[in-house]
Amino acid sequence: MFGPAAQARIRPDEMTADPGTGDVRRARARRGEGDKLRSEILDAAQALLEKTSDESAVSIRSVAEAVGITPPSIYLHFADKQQLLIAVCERSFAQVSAAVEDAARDAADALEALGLAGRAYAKFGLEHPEQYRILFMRKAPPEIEQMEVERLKNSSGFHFLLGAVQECMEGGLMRRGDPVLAAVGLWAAVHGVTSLLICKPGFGWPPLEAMIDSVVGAYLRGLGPVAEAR
Amino acid sequence: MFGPAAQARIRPDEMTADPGTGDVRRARARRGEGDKLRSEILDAAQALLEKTSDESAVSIRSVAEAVGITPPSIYLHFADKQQLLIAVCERSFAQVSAAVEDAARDAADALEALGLAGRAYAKFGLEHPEQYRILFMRKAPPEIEQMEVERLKNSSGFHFLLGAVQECMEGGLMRRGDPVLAAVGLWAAVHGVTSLLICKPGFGWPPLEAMIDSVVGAYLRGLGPVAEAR
DNA sequence: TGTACATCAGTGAACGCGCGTTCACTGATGTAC
DNA sequence: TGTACATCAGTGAACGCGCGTTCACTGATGTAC
Repeated sequence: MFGPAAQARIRPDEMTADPGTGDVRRARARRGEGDKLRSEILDAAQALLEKTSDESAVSIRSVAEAVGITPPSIYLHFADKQQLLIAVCERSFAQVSAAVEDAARDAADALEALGLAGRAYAKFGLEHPEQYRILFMRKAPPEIEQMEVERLKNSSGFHFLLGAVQECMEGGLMRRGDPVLAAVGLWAAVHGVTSLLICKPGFGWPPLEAMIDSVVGAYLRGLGPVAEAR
Repeated sequence: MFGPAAQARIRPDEMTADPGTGDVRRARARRGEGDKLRSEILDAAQALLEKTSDESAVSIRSVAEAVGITPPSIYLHFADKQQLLIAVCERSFAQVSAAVEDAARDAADALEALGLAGRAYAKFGLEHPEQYRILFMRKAPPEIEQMEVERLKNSSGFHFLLGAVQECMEGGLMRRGDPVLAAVGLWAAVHGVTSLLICKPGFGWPPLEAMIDSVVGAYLRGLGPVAEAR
């Protein structure tokens, strides 16, 4: 019934299921479409990370199994495991940046934008804890950390943060001072809430919204104009 | 590496060195002194952690080698690897608590105490990054995380933090509000600075002192009395 | 049109490694007589 | 005092495991003629 003839009529990019074990083996890509596997591998690695919430569960072997290929096939697209993880990171950085900017898009002023961005950042982290852990809590080998730092500094998210702080200072919404110090401070405060909640979920924290509002609120208030008029 | 007692009174058979490899093999404990090995193992595990700055470098085998015993000997004192790591954690928690309280001891008021404590906390983290990473940035198995949470909530450091915040609110140094929210918020902000500096050392941060002062300062200012009079 | 052939996406088996842990054993230490 | 013996801190060898990675190989696909 599922003989070669029948299989030949199925589109090559369909999955075929082995009725005996339930294993799913991916149909091989057609010529010239080898790159499809690359993104399937990335998808699988990211999904595995989110599903298991355990970085050590992401091994070459487990990713291969999830995609439905054999381990050596990974090496057709990534030089080694480290390169695969780097590629996953780059995707994730882009996702965080996008989440932050989306949230801040329709703020009335730069100060409100900072508040919205901070909340969106923390929300992203708590919805993708393992991804967040890898980006901002993990011990990365020096070469990877260097790559990450470059990526971060050049990210649109970081530029947005710095720009908004500068705008606040120029517009009198914040006391004047070193904008970099204020910006990384805000980032650190929000990161602190996010990472503590991720790392110690059983602590019995106040609700996330309340924590973020309290920390971001107090911090921004503390950065407010010297003659507080609100 | 060797306890003070062993160093003070060396017996002829106290230690034997293998001239070929330079390996040092620990002399076996005398009867009833088996517990000495336990603390030597803990010392070695902690030292290994700080020296290598790499949790994965702390294996049963590497700890045994550092102590100068064979791997099975570890099991005379710890049920398994997890129990060893838990014991190391407990020590570290005590050290953080002590550092924080020491720093705050001679503050003029509770508000100043909070500032001093925050600085001491961050300093401890940056001086013992791998220890800090394990305590506050690592993904711990659920049972360990539960133990850590209990330890944290009952730690003198946390009680100090909560008490100082309450004192500030009662003394009019802080606007009234939920003291737990304010306390964990301060903790989160300081943790954020500490952990970001640990995780992304190559970012080119402003000096640590400046960051801590800026974040703690802005946060506490933001929590200050509504009618700011300073 | 049919057929031989080159291409290359993906396979199957194996490699060496370090890991946590188990288990039967050793031999110095301290004690009973 | 000397000697037999029980105690127990620590050993040596081995176990099975999953890992990253390598390498010769396969066989469906697309193409040249």
